Amino acid sequence: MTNQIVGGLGDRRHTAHLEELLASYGNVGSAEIERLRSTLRASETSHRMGMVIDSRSNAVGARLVTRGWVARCAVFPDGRRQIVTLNLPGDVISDPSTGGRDMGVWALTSAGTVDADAFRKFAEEAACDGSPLGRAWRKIREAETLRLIHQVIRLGRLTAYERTAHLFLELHDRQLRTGLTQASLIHIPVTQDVLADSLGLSTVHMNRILQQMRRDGLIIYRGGTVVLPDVPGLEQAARLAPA
Amino acid sequence: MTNQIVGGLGDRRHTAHLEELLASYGNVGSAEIERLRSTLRASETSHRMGMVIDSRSNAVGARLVTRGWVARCAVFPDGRRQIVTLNLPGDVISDPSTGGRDMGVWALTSAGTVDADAFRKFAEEAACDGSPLGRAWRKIREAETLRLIHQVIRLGRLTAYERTAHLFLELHDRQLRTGLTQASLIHIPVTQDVLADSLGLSTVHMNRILQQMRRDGLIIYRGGTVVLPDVPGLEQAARLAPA
DNA sequence: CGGGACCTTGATTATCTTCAATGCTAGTGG
DNA sequence: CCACTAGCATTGAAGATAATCAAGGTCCCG
Repeated sequence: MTNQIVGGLGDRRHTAHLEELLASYGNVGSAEIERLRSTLRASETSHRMGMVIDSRSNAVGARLVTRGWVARCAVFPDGRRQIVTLNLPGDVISDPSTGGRDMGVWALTSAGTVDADAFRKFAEEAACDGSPLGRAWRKIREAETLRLIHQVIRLGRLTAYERTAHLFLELHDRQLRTGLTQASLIHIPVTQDVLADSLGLSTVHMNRILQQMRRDGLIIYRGGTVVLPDVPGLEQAARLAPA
Repeated sequence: MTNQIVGGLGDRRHTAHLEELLASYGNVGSAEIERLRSTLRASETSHRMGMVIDSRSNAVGARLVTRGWVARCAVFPDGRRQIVTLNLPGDVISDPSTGGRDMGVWALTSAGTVDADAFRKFAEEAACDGSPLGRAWRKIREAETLRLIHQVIRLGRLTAYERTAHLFLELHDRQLRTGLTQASLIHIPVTQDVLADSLGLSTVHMNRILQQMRRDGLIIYRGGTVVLPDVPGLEQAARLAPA
């Protein structure tokens, strides 16, 4: 098993990114924030790179990503792999067991998650009531669906170059929202393999595309940190029509 | 404008496919069915092939597809088109305006829809309460998400041949659920162009793949009706691992 | 210093697109 | 009834994009 309990009681660091995300979608009251924190005081589970949650074995509930990158991923018998969604700190994976027996949620880096079942229940009740937190929660869920739609568009009708630019812009936007980065910067703590599996490309081709983007002055890619010196150019490269 | 009001009062035919769909996900009581019908007694809007709902102009609410095929679709300035989701009779398009300015919901054939805003509200309240209808509604929404996930997998990691087989199986399953077809049969009232835009392929290639599937005895494709003489073979061709 | 993980490069091949043309069928109007 | 047309299916040839195969190269870590 790659899982291992390490945390003590959850502290603010566990929920910081989620709180920023909620705040970016509306003014959530401090009472609700306090309630939110109390539902997330579970111990953090630490995951080494590899499988986190398998829809077959441990049927777990919602989990909040607190640290590292995680992905919903389909694996074929012949070894092909498709990353369906990337999940960053602040993301709540509402139903990890969604999908068939060959889908699961994986840790792409060393990562941490906490049980978010109670929070999910709380947020969904809030959504039924229409409180500020409920509205923000709804918007987060809508944004998740929109990301899936964008993933379809990337894979269906964008070239490798366009796909890459489009994904980088999405990651940049998400990391800004959750306070994981600052302007013109993305943190990508995963190998090019992982990007390739998200964008439906081979590793070799992914590598060549990244080099081309470097030559074109759209990215400075070095050691997990990507600088975006020309965001407008990147947006143009992503054919940011259906944004 | 391609839209045009024609219907009289909604009758059972409008909701038949939705009712079958709900029934396939749980035992919904007759009282709730009655309530459902009353929320859907709006006049049917008839759509000629072309645009139905544009996220720019008419910001409409949820709509139930009663007749024909409809699609959530992204269109690029250069003419590329990606169909994100196909919507068949019985489907409720919950938020047609989701997506950027270049996304919209189109009628792929002559089609009919009715306003489903009241129904949506009713179903979501039911989901909050946890009534049978609410549970069925949740399952339908989950199935929608799962279809998006499958679309990502198709486009990301399946070959053209596999994609086509996989989509046909999905359509078969959906049409069985909604009483739109019988075993070993799919009704596909759209041109090969449309299938190509859904599967991220060119029309020419789509045509060649269909011919190959015919030669392989997996489909008998003629005039909008597709016979599936060898469903197990089709499943194998679809690499039905991550189902 | 050795090993492993990751990145990079070149050569070859496969898949798919594009371009262009032809055939087919149903509907239309003379 | 028959050309005429439009939309769709089909075919061939050429070319682009991306995959695969195989080999180095770099960097970090023990």
